[in-house]
Amino acid sequence: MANVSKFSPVRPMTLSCKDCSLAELCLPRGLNPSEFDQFMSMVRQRASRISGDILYRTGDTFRAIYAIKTGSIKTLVSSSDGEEQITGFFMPGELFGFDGLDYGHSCTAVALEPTLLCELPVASVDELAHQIPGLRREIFRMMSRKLSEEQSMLFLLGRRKADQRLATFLLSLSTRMQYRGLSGNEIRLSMSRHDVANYLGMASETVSRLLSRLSKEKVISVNGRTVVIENPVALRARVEPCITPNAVTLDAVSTG
Amino acid sequence: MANVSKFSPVRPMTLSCKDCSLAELCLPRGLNPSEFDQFMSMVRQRASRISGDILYRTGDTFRAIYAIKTGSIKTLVSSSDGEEQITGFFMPGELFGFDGLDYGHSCTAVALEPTLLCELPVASVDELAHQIPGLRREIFRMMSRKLSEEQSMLFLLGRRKADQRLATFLLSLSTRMQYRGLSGNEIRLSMSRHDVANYLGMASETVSRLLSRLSKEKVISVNGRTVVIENPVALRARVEPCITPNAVTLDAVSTG
DNA sequence: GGGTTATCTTGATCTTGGTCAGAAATGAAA
DNA sequence: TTTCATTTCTGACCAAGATCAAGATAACCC
Repeated sequence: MANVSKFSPVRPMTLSCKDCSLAELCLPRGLNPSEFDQFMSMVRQRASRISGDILYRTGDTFRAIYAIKTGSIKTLVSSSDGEEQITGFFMPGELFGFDGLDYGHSCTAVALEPTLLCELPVASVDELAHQIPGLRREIFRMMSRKLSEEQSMLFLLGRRKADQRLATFLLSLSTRMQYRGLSGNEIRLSMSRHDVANYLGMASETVSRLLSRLSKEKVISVNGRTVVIENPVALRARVEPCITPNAVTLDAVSTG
Repeated sequence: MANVSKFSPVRPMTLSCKDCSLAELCLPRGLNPSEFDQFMSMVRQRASRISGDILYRTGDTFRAIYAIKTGSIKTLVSSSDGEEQITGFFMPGELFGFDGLDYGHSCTAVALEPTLLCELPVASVDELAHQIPGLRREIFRMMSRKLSEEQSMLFLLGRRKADQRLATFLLSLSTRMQYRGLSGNEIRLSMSRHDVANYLGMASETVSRLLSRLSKEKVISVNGRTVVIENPVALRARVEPCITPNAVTLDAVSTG
């Protein structure tokens, strides 16, 4: 209801795929130079200046697949009585929007901070999927991976206690930073405690308490929305208290 | 560990797509006659005689997309400490196996009863996706739908109480039977209480108690694994206690 | 700056649903 | 049939975590 402001087109593009440091994580990875050029010519950019901007809503017709260049996005589904469940957080180099190909988007995508996106318009998805077999397979693989990631999330919500869920979440953010070449020890949360709690199926008070506890136990240190992982081994040990020799990496948790 | 028996190939096929009553729910819907023939020539069948047969396991390389002809399947993910989370139940006319296209299957698929499957082998998926634009779009749409369904499941696990989850589950099964042209009032559960509980993130005792309660309240009647929905309106009212004029249909819940 | 609002933390209860234990029902095997 | 095993149901108890209620911090705006 509140927010009507939307993401605006950016033209000319601030950066081509050729110079993008995230290209290796993105759709065109593995394409040959001519395919890469063809792909690149289809890509557009879109930006929001402020947090809370809405990229698309539940029910909107599918217009594009998105990749995050800078900033971050949350996706959420809501019920008719207005309750919301966050289904994913997306960081630079990550793709989302694949849920819209059937009958329009099943979730709403909202900026968590000023965010710059690259988009591959729907017509191009179909056209390029036809013309570039490597890209078609990459899209299939990416959607398949999203399904697998959501299954990990179902496991997390269905079988894990609150403290394990939070530990897994922090480790997931850390791993995803490492994919981008960052150390992953210092995590800047772009979302509120309330959002974290919602995503993990718990109350925000519980998130606060668990963060405080981990902090007291010297596993992490917390300063506002900055979390430093002080003892990664101990944090990993929280995820699977029983066994845990070389624990889980719940990669990019969730859908899009 | 226990079960080593596997699904076996069925040849000649017991029924061609042309005569299949479920064709309208399946991948080839919307293809023209020549495309339909081309599709059909690629399809194989596979069957298990008993419950517990394993179709594929986590880590197995992707070999095919599957559709259920008769019987039913559950898919589950497990952690290194052996805990399992059921991520989906699949009934006749439903498709699954899309999670394997990235780095092999992320879940294990197990027969819940004697089951006959149709399969589209991996090579055919790629080849037909290239040759038949309509089929390529249908596969994209189907995967996209699976993502949306999993998001509904995330909502259910994250935001709903146990009784709402069970009510939603029963309604989902009912809806899916209606897709197949059945009345959907009498549900024959092919899975144990334990499986239902696991899928819905609760204890099997809770499932028993909730079924007893709904039964006592004349909303359903329970006889072993047969559940009859006596009062659909009342059951739907459980899902969203607050509003509920024309409630939810959480279609084919989950992935594959 | 000072006032206002939103976010976060912490404490005190209360409830849901998990766990444990055993009985009843169902089904399979001898 | 009788026996044995598995599944399901029910009760008693308990704990994880939700909810309610203040404060404490931090962010925001004249």
